[in-house]
Amino acid sequence: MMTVIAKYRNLGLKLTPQRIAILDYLDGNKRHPSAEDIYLDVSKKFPTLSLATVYTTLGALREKGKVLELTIDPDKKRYDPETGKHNHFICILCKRIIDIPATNLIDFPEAITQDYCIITSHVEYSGHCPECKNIL
Amino acid sequence: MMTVIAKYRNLGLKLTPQRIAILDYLDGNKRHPSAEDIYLDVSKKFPTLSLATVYTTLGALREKGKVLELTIDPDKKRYDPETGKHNHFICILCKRIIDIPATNLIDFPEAITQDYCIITSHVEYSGHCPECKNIL
DNA sequence: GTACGTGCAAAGGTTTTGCATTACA
DNA sequence: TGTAATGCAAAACCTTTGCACGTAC
Repeated sequence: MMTVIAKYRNLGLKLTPQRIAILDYLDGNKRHPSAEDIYLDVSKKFPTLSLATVYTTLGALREKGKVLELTIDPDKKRYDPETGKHNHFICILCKRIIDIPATNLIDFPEAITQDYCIITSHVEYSGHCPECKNIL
Repeated sequence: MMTVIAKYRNLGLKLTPQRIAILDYLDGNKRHPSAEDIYLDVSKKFPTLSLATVYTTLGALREKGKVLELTIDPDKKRYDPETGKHNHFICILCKRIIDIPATNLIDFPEAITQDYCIITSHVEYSGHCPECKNIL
């Protein structure tokens, strides 16, 4: 098992204890946390942590391509340490975000691919997740 | 040509002059404006308009399914009066949002459609629009 | 040693809310 | 006439920024 220190060593980022704690929290995390989710959890073990540090660390990781900033939740940004190609489902009731595997998406008319430079594509699904569906 | 008054008459919304002006601005508008865009334009002809009125009108229209709230722009919400099925492209430089026709999207593993209740799906593309691509 | 990160507080931007007044239906 | 919308101001959030201090490299 690779430690986050080894994993993020050569990015040109200083690995402070705060950052290592944030990276530990994010590593393999499938919950798509908000900045505040990260802050609340990491500050349990690191009480001096500041929310501003969480934001700047997320910004630095995003610039290095190590985290995705998701805009699927209308209320706040959510973060995803899994940067491989996949899509997302958000439950409109509990706001859980769940990974959806990406199949071969061919949904872009060829006439458009000539004029545009497409850098990312992302499918966003919304509805009721299995838990909320059962309660309804 | 149908006036917006005829178009929105039977929604149970009071058609005040402010709302009619907002509806006129939105009708057929392909620019995916923000609340402030709407406010700035409509208040030219309606100087007493309040930004709060724009927000509450957009909220009422959204509840009636007459406008979509887009979260594709990380900076603010954008609104779309075209509620038929289509997708969006956002230019990461100029923030223009452009409609992309939806093809038959079959990108959801069947195992998942059984457990989830999918209400909406939306493909979000980002990159450089034709104008910005030419400048680069 | 130096450039970069931290933490605090304050500011910025977007969106919502409370409330008295106004006006549609 | 009664219910709902308006407009103003203030508040509520989320996120960013300035700055003095501290620390990884």
